[in-house]
Amino acid sequence: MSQVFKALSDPTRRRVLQLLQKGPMSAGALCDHFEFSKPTMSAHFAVLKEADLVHAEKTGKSVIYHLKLSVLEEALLGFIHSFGGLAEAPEPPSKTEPEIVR
Amino acid sequence: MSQVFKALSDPTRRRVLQLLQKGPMSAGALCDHFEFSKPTMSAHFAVLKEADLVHAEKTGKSVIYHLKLSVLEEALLGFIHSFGGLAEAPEPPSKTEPEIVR
DNA sequence: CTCATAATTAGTCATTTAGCTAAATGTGGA
DNA sequence: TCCACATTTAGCTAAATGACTAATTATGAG
Repeated sequence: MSQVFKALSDPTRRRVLQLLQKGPMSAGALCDHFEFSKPTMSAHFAVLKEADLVHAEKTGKSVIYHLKLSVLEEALLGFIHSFGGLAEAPEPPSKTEPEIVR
Repeated sequence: MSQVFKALSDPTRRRVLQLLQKGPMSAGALCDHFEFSKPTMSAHFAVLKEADLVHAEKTGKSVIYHLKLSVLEEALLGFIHSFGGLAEAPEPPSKTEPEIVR
């Protein structure tokens, strides 16, 4: 979970995820959306891979990155859930309910 | 937003937030839940303050930290929303809701 | 006023991060 | 085979992070 939040803490990486949200994209195509060098972008991709937020599919000369939406969901919604659901709490927390504080 | 995610990327800080979820707590009381030195914890508090996730209220010798739940909500739900709602889009926080942000 | 307590600041250190250029790797096409 | 393209790795630097101890500030109690 820490790695997911760490990955999300950089605006470039958040933007990469948003681009991938529209569909899989090659490393080069992703790079075209930014002004950083390709090695710098490659390092950002590696952080996203490390957090398991993307999947890299190698096809020919290119590497196609895919967003792993379910991992993002699980991390964010899981964290939100540990806060009693935050805004969207479907059930009002009972006062006697045991609180799991990990 | 980057600062919120950065703050959340450390497990100690996430745990601090969860402790504060149960109610305001002094710096010292928070420290008692961890084995780190007080200055180290103070630095973590500073990161949370910087991200605007907590409010520090000075009362006498103590400093009482309060969770700013609405900021956490806005960052997480706002980001989730930018992803088309992910799993299930919760209601966006109403602008007219009287939110007490301390 | 003086002392003890609560918390932060100052200063240090090792590690990580984010950026770069240059070099290496791998793959498809001529 | 050889070349060009796509991407990553290697190696570097500057800045940020997270931890510590020691020192400082601020406040309430005696």
